[in-house]
This record gives sequence, C-alpha cells and structure tokens, in this order.
Amino acid sequence: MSLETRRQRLQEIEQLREMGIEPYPYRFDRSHTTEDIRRAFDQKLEAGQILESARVSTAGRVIALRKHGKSTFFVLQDFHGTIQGYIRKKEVGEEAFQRFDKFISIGDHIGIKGFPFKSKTGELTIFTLEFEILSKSLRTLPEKWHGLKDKEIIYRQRYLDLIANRESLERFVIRSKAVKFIRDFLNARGFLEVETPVLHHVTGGANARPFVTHLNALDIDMYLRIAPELHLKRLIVGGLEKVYELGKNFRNEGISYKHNPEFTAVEVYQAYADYSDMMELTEELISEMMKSIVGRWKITYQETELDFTRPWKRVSMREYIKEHLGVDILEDSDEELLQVVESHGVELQIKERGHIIEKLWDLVEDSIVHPTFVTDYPVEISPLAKRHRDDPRLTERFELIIFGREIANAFSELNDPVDQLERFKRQARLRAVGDEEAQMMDEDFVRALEYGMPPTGGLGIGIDRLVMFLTDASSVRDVILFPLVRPRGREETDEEA
RNA sequence: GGGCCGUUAGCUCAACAGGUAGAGCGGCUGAUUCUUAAUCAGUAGGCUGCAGGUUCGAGUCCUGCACGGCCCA
Repeated sequence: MSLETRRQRLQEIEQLREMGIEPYPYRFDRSHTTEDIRRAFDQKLEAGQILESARVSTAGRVIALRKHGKSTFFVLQDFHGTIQGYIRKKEVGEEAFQRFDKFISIGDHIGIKGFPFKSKTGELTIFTLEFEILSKSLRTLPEKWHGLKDKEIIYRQRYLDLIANRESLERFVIRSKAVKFIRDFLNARGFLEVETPVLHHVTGGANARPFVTHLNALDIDMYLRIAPELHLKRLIVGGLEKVYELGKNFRNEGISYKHNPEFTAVEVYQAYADYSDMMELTEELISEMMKSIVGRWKITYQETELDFTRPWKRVSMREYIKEHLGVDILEDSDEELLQVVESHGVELQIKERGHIIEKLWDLVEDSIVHPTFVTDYPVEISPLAKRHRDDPRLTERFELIIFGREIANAFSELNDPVDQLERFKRQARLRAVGDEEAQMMDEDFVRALEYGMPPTGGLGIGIDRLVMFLTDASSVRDVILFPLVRPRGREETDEEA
C-alpha cells in the first residue's frame, strides 16, 4: 500500500542523510537533455558500439528499473522524452552500485554522468559512471503500461497525468504553440498587446452572468470580467488603433464539454477597419495556425474531417435559418418565429424577438461542420455591433462556426454613441424582465464613444475551443491544465511520520 | 436541471445467477552483467465511494447521498 511505501521511502531518506547524502540537493549541471543526447549520438552509433571518449550529464525522473544483479538498466524521463541508462558494478564500484541499487526507486529524480553507447538491440543508452539523487519520491507512480485513465485523477492531479500520459503533455505544448502563434501573428501586423482590468465595476462585452467578488478596500462588490471588449474599445478611442488582449474571461454559467467557467480568449481591435477586414484576419490567422501547427489545411476532429482551406464558406444568418427552418427572421412576425421554436419542443422564458431568433439559430447551428462565417446578425442580438450599411435591422457581425461550435465573433464596432445608448437601454429593459445575461449600462463607455471612436473592426476568438480542434480533444477540460472541478470533501493529507 | 452509466489494492482491471474479494503492473525480499511491458521464486497490501435497507449471507439486489463520465436541456 502507498502509505507503507511512503514510510519506507521516508526511512530511506533518513538513512541517506545519515550517510551524508542530501536527498534534495540544490542543482545539477546538465550538459544534455534526453533529446540532445539523441540528436548528438543516435546517428553516430551502431548497435553494440560504445563511445567511451564522450561525456554527457543528464537528469530526469526514473520511470523504469530493470535490475540484473550486478548491473541495472533504467529509463530517465525529462520534458523532452526518455533515455535509457545503464550502470554496472564493475565500472562504478561496490559502494556506488549498492547505493544505486538500494536507494534509487521509480519516481526519483536523478542526475547521471557517463558516455553513450548502443545496446545489442540498438537502444541508445548512457553508460553511467556517476550518479546523484536529485529528489526522492515518496509515492508510487501510476501504472506505466496502461497509463493513467481515471478522469477524476487526470483533472484533479494534472501533474500525474503529465507524467504518465505523454500525449497529454504534448497537447499542452500544442496549446502553448497556438498561443505563441497568435501573439506572433498579431505582433507582426503591428498590433499592440495590452492588459485591461479583470475586476470590473460594470460587466459588458458579452451576454453572460458574471462572478461577483468583494473589494474590501472600498467595501464594494465587483465583477470578474466576462469580456475585455469595452475597455479595448476605450483604447481605440484613446488612439491606440491596433490592440489585442489575450487572457482569461469568467462566466458564471454551466460547465460542460465546451464550457469552463474561466476560459481564454483573444480580442483584437483595429481602427479604420470593418468586419470584412476582421473576416480576412480571422481566416488567415486560423488557417495559417492550422498549417503551422498541424501541418495541413485539413484536420480530423473526432473522426470528422474539417477543411480549413481558404476561402471559407460565408452565409448570412437569415439565409441559413430560412433554408433550414423555412422562416424569415426579418420579415416573419414574432408569433410565426416562436411557433417554429416551440414546434421543436423548446420553451422560452422570455418571449422577446431577440431571444426567439437566438433559439432559432441554436436549432440550426449544429449542422455547420467546416469553418463557416455566419454573417449579418439581427440588431436585437448584437448590442455592440454597428448596423448593417444595407439594412438597419441587421448588424455587420459574423461568427465563425466550426463543427457546430462558435469559435470567433466579430463586428464592425458600433461607434455611434446615440445608437449605443439606445442599445444599452434595450438591454436594461431585458434585465428588468429577468434576463440576467443582458448587458449592463456602461455610461462611461458611452461617454468614451461621445469623444469619438473611429470606424473599428473587432474580433474575439475562443482559444480553448480552437485548441480542441488542434489536439482532437473531445472536452475543453482536456486542453485546460487545471479545469474547474468540484472540491473534494475528504482531502486526504497523509499523517506525519 | 433531467436521463443513462460508472466508482473494487497505489495504477489498470476481473469477480457467473447473492455464497470466504482476485490478476497484472507497482511495492517489499531473494536470484540474475545487454534489458526494454526484462525474467524467475517468494511476500505484503482491501471500510468493494459513503449511509441505510432486504437477506442466514451483499462487491453483487433496493433507497438516499457524494464524486465522475456520456447524452439531453
């Protein structure tokens, strides 16, 4: 049992200290990572060949031990991969060999120094001449062959998942590459990365319920941001022209395979641009990212092929709904639209036109597979988007839908302060009738617009969902290092020895 | 929020139709100087998620709860 093992390991630590060996030393000089070793020697050596003149030092966690009496094979794992080590009594001597044999366990970190050789079977191996314990482990690792499968442990103890499941670690490396790609892409185009507050007095920029927190210094309640949009547009008013922010947003709503209460998005604003420019930007950014990270325009996601080859399909929301449900969201009456919603077994709490259209859209959204820009959303459901230049009932807005999921949302930003104030008032009326997701009136934002915001294109991209496509992850939890989990009742912290 | 499924050793999983709870890996002891899921011999390790109920007897059947997964809203 693990407590038993733990006690034994604690005893070993005592013994090591009595021998004058520190089981948790401070540093180790590493000349090569496991990857460096492979790069340097894999080609040079043939099976059975040794390179006694070379010297490498490397470090990692012991993940396998194969003892043969007077010699031992072991496997070290570092961030880059694994390398086999070999230690033999004949070369290191009685004392050192016994120290290795008795005190090195699976899970420990060690540093070794030696020379490379290739075993009879062709495995690149470090013939160990010296070794040092870098950190003793007290607990047994998950099983090496089947890996760690228990989702609960995977999410709650991500470190174990990262140790045991290499593909999980790789998934997060891809995530990191995606984030870097986005920053590089935007920086290269002259966008300025900025940081705006997470603690808001008024939330806005999306329709969602916020988290409430309390600021003791001023004794006031505050909200965690649901989106940075309104602050970023203030920066456009301030003359920054091309800005973006990549960071966390917080929405106090359901948790599902595609929703985590805190999630990462990038929002981009560009002065003198409109939503067509944003469409170009989105298409280029995401397709180039696919090409750069996955290496192809076409990817397989959950056994479905998704084609990111440009140009992507474009369809207006009105057409798409008309085609699939037979109603016209501009011309048909509330009653006619509501009838269609209800015929699909959906009960609406607030029977207001915007909500009805939203529901209609939900009914058909799933049928979109390949990347598709859905354009020209009705003004009722787009309180921050500028009216369409050809039809004031619509806005210049698009969402990018992939595999039925909203990945990006963009508009020609509403910069008419009078219209913006009207839109906020409409949202306020919705709040008054119980729509907790309706936006709050942000008077300072309207004031900012009154000073004059240039025509501006704005874009938001959900990074977690995008990474799901890049990594073929079925749940957003698989691309978030520490997804939200329900707290444990009995958090076992083991007793003291 | 609703429905379905799951929770057994550190990990991965068994346990027929209700009859003493098992294996592999890992741990420990021993053997073994080219192994790689090393091998061989031995050994320890369980509040079967929690609380009730039915029964001579419950991992197994029933109820509730907790946590998780999948589907739906």
